[in-house]
Amino acid sequence: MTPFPFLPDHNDLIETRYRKAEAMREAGIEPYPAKAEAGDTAAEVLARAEVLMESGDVVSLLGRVMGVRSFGKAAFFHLRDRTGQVQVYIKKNIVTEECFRLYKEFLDGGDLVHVTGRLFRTKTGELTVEAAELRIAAKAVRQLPEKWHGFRDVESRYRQRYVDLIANPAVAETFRARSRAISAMRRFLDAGGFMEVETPMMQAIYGGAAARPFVTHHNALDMRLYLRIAPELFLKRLLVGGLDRVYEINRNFRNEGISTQHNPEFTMLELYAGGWNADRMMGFVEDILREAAMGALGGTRAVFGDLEMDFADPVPRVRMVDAVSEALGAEVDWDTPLERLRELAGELPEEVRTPDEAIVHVFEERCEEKLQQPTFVHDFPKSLSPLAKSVEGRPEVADRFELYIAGMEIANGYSELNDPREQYERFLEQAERRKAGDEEATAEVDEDYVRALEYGMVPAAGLGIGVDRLAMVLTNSPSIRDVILFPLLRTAKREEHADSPSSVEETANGGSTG
RNA sequence: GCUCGGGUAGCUCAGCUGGUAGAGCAGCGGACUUUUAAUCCGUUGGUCCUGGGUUCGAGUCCCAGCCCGAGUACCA
Repeated sequence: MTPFPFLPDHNDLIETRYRKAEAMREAGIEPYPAKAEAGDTAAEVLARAEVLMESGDVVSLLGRVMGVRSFGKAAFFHLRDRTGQVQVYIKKNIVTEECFRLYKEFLDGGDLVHVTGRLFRTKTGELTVEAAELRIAAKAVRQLPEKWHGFRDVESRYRQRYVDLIANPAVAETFRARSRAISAMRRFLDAGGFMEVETPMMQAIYGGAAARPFVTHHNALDMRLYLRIAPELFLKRLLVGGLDRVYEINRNFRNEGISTQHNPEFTMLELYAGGWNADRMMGFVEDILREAAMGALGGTRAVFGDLEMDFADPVPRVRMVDAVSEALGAEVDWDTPLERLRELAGELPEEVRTPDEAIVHVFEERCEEKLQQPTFVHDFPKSLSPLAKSVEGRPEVADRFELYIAGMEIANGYSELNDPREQYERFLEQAERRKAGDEEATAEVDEDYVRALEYGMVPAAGLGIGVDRLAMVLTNSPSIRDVILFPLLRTAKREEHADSPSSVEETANGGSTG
């Protein structure tokens, strides 16, 4: 029996280090001291190295001990903080006896320490802090993965992202780049007069996209709620209210399969601009993506696998029917009869019942993956775009576009439908489709949204950018899980003492619809 | 959901036609005051994902299940 509670994966390596922490306490050293001193950063120290060596000023660093190389009466290690790392040299005849004892008896790789000392250059030329003082900042009782082969097991990397971030510096850089891309887009939007807003993620009626939702329940109100599949209908209510330059960067939730391009919760930048149309919005997409690339990469060129692209280049625009015509080797349009399309395509799945569906199907099957370089596809079937306005003079064509990069849909935008009567009809059609068994059609008509349109909504264009997929492209990450810090995984296997009370089960079951 | 691949020490991985479970690194003990995968000597460490089965004997073969990945399906 051990005197402390231990986790199920406790082992003797951890035991040894817990004992060490106890021994430190017995020696009068608190392994988890209350005081923390953020002094210099590694990056600053390296940047100011020449000045610091000249002046002999003492630097002060807080960070994690990496790669200890120890000798009898001296040692080197690297001290890593959020900005980088600096080598530290500790030598018996320089530091106090207590400090040397701390190193010799208690210090392990992975510990967080505070080091102060002067900067010098070793004979191999590396800038190094000669420790005058070494103090423990926080003891680590689990050892880090091996330095040479790293931490590769994908499942462990996702489940224990904290270890992944320490062990694989490229991973941390990916998330920094993602963050910089988002910051750059925010700056660009703010500078362009857009206002950031937050709209409900828990919605009584979900809409704005075609997807199955997650369902939850509010106890006090005894109310069924859906996690939003899109913020669109709320953002456009704001347009009615006169806030007609708005954006939101936040999570959407779609109860669908998981793949290298799909995570059940994902981040979307959605924005609306009064007085714009889809054409204007395409130009804006080019601008904001260039800003995102600049932020993430410091330049406009990006590499994704074998693909090289330059976000400074104008993005070509292709009509969907033209892309499909090329794929089929014959001119087709929205008014091409279904029979003719079936003939040209060879085979079409049973659920394809209209020319619109046939063209979209062929596009998805044969065209999407060929769109490697950034490309706008525009003019979508109106029937599959219930929130979009028609192209002038062509009521069957939606003034809508999607941006493809590396075969992935990265952005989607359109001129917003603001005719309340038409919108109501479209909603009713959706409800009919739902009744007919289309699980992705919106179940309930959002009457209040139609009411809002009845007050008059400024002509506007809207845009959604899949932030995770954009981050994939900018960071050359082949899976969406590489750009989401904590991607959804099945819960790790529970221990044998685990039992599930019925109340917990009820809650869990509320989220699944089959 | 389906197909394929994977799960062995803290980490990275070997383990053939079934025959007492291995390496490197880490850890632990020792030597070592400019190393950077430090070096040298010694050494501990295993629910081989789980549960059944076949067999004298299973990490290995069979069945069922769990988890991860890739592909596919789904995904205005």
